[in-house]
Amino acid sequence: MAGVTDHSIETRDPDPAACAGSSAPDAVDAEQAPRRGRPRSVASHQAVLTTVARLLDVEQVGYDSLTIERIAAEAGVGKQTIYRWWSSKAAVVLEALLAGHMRMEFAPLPDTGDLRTDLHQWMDDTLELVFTEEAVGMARSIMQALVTPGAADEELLATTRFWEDTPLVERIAAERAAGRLREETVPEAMSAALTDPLLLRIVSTGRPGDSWAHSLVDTVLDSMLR
Amino acid sequence: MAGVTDHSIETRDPDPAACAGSSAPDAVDAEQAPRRGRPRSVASHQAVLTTVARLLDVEQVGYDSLTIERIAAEAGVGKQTIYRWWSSKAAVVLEALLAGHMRMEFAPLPDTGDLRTDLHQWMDDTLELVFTEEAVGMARSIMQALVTPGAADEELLATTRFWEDTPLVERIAAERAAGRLREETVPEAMSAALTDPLLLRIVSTGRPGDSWAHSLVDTVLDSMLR
Amino acid sequence: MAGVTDHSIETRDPDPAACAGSSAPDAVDAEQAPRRGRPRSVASHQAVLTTVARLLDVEQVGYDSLTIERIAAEAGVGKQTIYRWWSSKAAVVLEALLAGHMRMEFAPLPDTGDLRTDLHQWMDDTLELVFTEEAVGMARSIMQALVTPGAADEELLATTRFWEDTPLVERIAAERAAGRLREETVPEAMSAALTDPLLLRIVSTGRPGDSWAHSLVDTVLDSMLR
Amino acid sequence: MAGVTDHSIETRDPDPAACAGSSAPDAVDAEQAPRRGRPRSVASHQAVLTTVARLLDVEQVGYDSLTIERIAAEAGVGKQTIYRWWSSKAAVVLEALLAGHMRMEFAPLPDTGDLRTDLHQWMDDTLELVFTEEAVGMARSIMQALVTPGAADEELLATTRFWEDTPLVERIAAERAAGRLREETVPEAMSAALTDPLLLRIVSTGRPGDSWAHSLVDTVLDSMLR
DNA sequence: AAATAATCGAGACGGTACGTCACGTCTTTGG
DNA sequence: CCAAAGACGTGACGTACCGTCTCGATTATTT
Repeated sequence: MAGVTDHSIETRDPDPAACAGSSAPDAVDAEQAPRRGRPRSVASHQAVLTTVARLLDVEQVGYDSLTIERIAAEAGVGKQTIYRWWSSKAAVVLEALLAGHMRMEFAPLPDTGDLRTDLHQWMDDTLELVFTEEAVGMARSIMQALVTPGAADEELLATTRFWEDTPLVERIAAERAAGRLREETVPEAMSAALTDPLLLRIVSTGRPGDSWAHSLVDTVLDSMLR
Repeated sequence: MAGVTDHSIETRDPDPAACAGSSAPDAVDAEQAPRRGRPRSVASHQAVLTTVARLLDVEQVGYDSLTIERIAAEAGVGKQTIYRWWSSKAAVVLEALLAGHMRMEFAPLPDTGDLRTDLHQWMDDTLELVFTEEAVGMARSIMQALVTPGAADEELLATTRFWEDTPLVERIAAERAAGRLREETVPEAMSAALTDPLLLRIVSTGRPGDSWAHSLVDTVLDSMLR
Repeated sequence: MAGVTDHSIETRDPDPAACAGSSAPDAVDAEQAPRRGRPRSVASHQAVLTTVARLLDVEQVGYDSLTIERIAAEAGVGKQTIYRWWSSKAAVVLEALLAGHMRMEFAPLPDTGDLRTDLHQWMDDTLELVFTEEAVGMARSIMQALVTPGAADEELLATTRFWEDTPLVERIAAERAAGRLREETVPEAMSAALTDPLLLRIVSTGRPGDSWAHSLVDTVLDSMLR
Repeated sequence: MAGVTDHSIETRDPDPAACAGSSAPDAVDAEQAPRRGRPRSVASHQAVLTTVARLLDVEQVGYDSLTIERIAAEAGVGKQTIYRWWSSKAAVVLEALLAGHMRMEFAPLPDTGDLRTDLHQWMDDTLELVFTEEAVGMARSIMQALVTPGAADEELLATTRFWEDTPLVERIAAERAAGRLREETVPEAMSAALTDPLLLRIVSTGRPGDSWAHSLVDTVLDSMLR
């Protein structure tokens, strides 16, 4: 369900002043007014994000045990540098997630050509993959960051399609484009109906029964098919 | 979405020794051997739960600002008394929720006889009701408690059908029993497909678009109808 | 000039609520209202004072390097415990000084019966004793604490005769009582005229010349007027 | 007791490389090899000193609140510029004092021709002048700088007669030269016996009683011996 | 009735992390 | 090549809570 990726998403702006939680007032006009003084260290910025990802994923540090001091120490970075760029621990975790240093993902979606077969297989795979101690811990950490008030700034939430840019949404959209799904289908809603009930059970009540899970797949499928 | 109820659920065991998170070693033989010494104060127990509910709901105290010390002070209770009954802040919040001192609910489900009409109306009502600052804060607090590892003990999770005992599930089950839904329908899964995507947006990314929301209703409905 | 004494002055009130820097509002009526809760730990109180004395005197830690965190760590005490009893580092150092855990003293005053001989001998001894690196460091630490605004609370300064209860003052008072000094002599002023110029040179400009020093003794003993 | 003077003492070397605390390695060959590049800004040097004087005296900033960063900001100077010229905050304060930007002085010494009358008057005036909140704060700041180890470099201490070049010493020396004091009188010691006990009470225990103060004057003037 | 025992509110204890501040250094742009 | 600006790693600050541990007081059961 989660993993550390060393290559962050390339489309993200490497300009430090534009990152999440940045409180730089001149973030907008960073181009024409190339700030005085020593420039912000991109290396430190990256070190924090990769450290957070490593601690949460590899070291299996719980979200509450993931302290700012520990992040700073393990990243070889000053505490103040973290506070200069991010507003809270949750903001750091979210940016690490959104920048692609961590992934929160379900099983890969097979492609046999038949969506029903693929989704049932995906559900079985996901149930196995995702209810392990590591994956649950990781998912809980991400969820704790997401739930924290003020973690993600307005702009970031507006511009990022976190729940929407997933393989599942893309596949559903493709099926719809190919004319195999109803015109009224909204891929993002369909996807959410599948993944979100799963996600909530991961982070709270635990693994659901198989009949529950496959009923969920059928619910979504039978409406989408022409 | 949330509210303080003064009358707690009567079916819960008032015996202190059986409370969630209780670490009393003599919980088993509490009946036949009514321990010596001063008995635990049920009044203090209740005071803690109602105080937590009041702070979270009425006073709109954030989950992170809801400290054990503050609960103890406002409930007029010693800190040790809280630790004697619960293992963590999350456990207190969860028991306050499960004992009915707080509710986490969507809009009421109307009953015109037509499920599609009712669900679309319910969705509209819920979107209005639930994306207020108060409701979002409350939902986030509950979610933070739910997500906390070790908050809910095994026994509690097994015996409580938190997500399942809702008006929506009951209505769907009734419709199915009345023969207006497919036999294969699993009401809990259907309900989850509706509520969980909503819940996640409440606590994280914010209010979704109307087309997304009503597409969610149609997704679930079209599969359930015969 | 300075030394660690393990036996603190016995006349000091062992009641924690009455110590320097105490912010307990009920310090006055401590008798009739015997504070609720766990009583303050006299052991921790003592540990802090002896640790400060040890660090400054034995370990030769400079005043600026003597951090609250280090005191707490070496005394095996929580930082908050220090802040609960004292208002600042300077207040701790001052109480350690006034409680007798550290002494700030010059050479012992010999007693041959002849005051002039004794004072000149004392001056020679003191010059040797006091301008060592250790003694200077210690004196500077004490002076830095004394000079810090708000270090000593009003009450403590009023009740403690820090500069006045010294062997030198006592000797001068005795000589005056024996009729060997003028009636108008104020022993405290006479002592200050001898010790304070020395003290200032210890902590700032360094060892004065011998002629200066002995001229100081003669100034006090003889009339400067022809 | 203290005041800001805009015109610094002219006799001090305006050459930056010769300033107190300067760690410039090229201080020696500054004359013959007038280094390449932009010359060091004497304006910045002066701005630092006058800013320190203003903050301590006019703004009544405490010594501990007088940070290098604040000095730099208020002087419109880079932090590095301060570190290039001085080794520490104490060194800056001391140079501001010695360069005449701040003064630490007692009441002016009247001259009626009679030393005893003048000194008693001076003592009365000083007691009034010096135990105000502003004067005490200022004196404490200066004392904290003086007491700081390493603040004044060896050379500065050797060449500056800080305690000795005062009106009081000059007056005593004049009286001695006029034959109205004993030959053995050391003016610096006599002055110290008067001023240093006062100074210590200013910065630590507070205003002494009048009898103490005037006894001090008499001690120095008359013999204590019968 | 007296003794025993467990819990009560209260609050200090040793800790840990917080978020801020200042340190002294380093690295940029600009005169 | 110096100046300002300001970010850097470092580390102490004073505060807030944590979960634990005494206190005296209270309330029950057991002698």
